[in-house]
Amino acid sequence: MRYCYLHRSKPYIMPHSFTEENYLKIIHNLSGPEGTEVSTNALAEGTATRAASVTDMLKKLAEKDLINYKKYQGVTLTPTGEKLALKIIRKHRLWEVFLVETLGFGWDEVHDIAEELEHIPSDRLMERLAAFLGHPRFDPHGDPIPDAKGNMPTADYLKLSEVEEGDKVRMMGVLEHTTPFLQHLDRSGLMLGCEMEIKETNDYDKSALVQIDGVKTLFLSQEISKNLLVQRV
Amino acid sequence: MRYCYLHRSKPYIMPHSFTEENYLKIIHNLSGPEGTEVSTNALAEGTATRAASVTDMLKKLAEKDLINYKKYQGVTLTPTGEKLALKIIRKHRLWEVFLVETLGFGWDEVHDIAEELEHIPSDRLMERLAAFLGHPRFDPHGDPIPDAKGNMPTADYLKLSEVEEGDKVRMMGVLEHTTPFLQHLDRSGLMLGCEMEIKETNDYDKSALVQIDGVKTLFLSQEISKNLLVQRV
DNA sequence: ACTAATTTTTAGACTACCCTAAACTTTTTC
DNA sequence: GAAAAAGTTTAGGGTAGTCTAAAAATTAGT
Repeated sequence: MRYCYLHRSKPYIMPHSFTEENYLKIIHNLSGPEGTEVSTNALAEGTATRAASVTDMLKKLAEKDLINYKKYQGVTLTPTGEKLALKIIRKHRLWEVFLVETLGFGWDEVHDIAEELEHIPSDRLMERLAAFLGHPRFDPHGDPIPDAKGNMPTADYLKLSEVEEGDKVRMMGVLEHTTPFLQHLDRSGLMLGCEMEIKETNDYDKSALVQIDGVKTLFLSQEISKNLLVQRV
Repeated sequence: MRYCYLHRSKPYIMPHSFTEENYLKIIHNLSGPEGTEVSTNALAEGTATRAASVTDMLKKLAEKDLINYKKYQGVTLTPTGEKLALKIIRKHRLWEVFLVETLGFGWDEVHDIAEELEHIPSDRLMERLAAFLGHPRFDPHGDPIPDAKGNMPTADYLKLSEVEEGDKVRMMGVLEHTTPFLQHLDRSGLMLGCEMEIKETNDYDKSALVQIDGVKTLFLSQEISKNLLVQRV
């Protein structure tokens, strides 16, 4: 009730700083499933900083053996860096499940809050949270949640823009997480799990006419459909 | 699934830094219910930094009108600072309830994790969490949780060390939150809500013999009993 | 009340992270 | 296969928060 020691700099070992963790996560996200090199400029955009700042941080991360970095050649994660990145991503997505499933937030509201929560350092906390949530394998946007060892559940979804006329599919995820995009889907009545039948595709602008859950029909521009992940049913 | 913007320095308005929030919380805790002046040295101990660093930060907080600070005279919180401190404390205690009640942590394990979670900035998050937990008024250590407006639930508990022979009391809180202390209570079978009858007190060393829940009898040194909050039944 | 001990503040410096401007590499273009 | 454009790194500097050492103010002792 009285004392409140702070321990930040001294007693606790800060495993990796907020900033370092973000770099690792963003490198992971930008390097894609094949782990291709990420450019300094891409990272500058991803971290909302300037290229010069990125270079500084890359040196620091290379020093700590978290990334493979050769001047002018872009970066990739080392196995250690990859493991750490997956841990941050696991935490981010588990917190998103918590925010939506337990606290009742909309899927358009949780990204920024999870961005903060993902850096809370306790492993025991994450494992207890995962257990409480029933070890979910996908987050509210359909993104796979790595398990505690870093294994990503596989899910080979298609973009809706790649599906052909007449196909019936189920919506499984989104490739864009911004609030306006997700709110647009909400207003259109699109949500994870809904069924869609492609009634018509338009070769000229790649737009499509789809029927949702056998009821209402919707016109989808390619802007939208290329960001929707689906599975044939 | 792909992009992950960082927004820290620019797009978000960081309301108050992690460090500033901690100073406010610690000033609140050290200045007690009457809001008496807190000394630089006390803050240096509370923040695990040196007095010189504290002085720097106090100037900064005074500049922002969060504390009343006159050189060499100690500090008190301004109304704004007090409001902010209570908000941090509310968040800390709500997260502790969550960790114990929802995730099943022991009361001896949650302090350090809550110390991190208390700085997550979303108001909506806190209010949804409070609602999910059923708007608890006390945390797992018996500490009162301020409501969203900053009103502290009142509870005039006594220290067990102030209770007289023959009295029957119920344990309502603790004044010490360290892991070893709480684990010692666990091993002794003492927990919030248990009933105690003071069988014997020893004037010389202020120790006492108490019977727990009408069953086992326990010897308590003053070291322990002065940190236990109780209520007569 | 005056010296001694304690507490607090100032001065100067360090690290993490960020910046701008200039220099240097790589890629593109003709 | 240069020259221009694009991308990246170096150089030098800024802020937040911390430090040590020394100076100044307050409190305590006799």
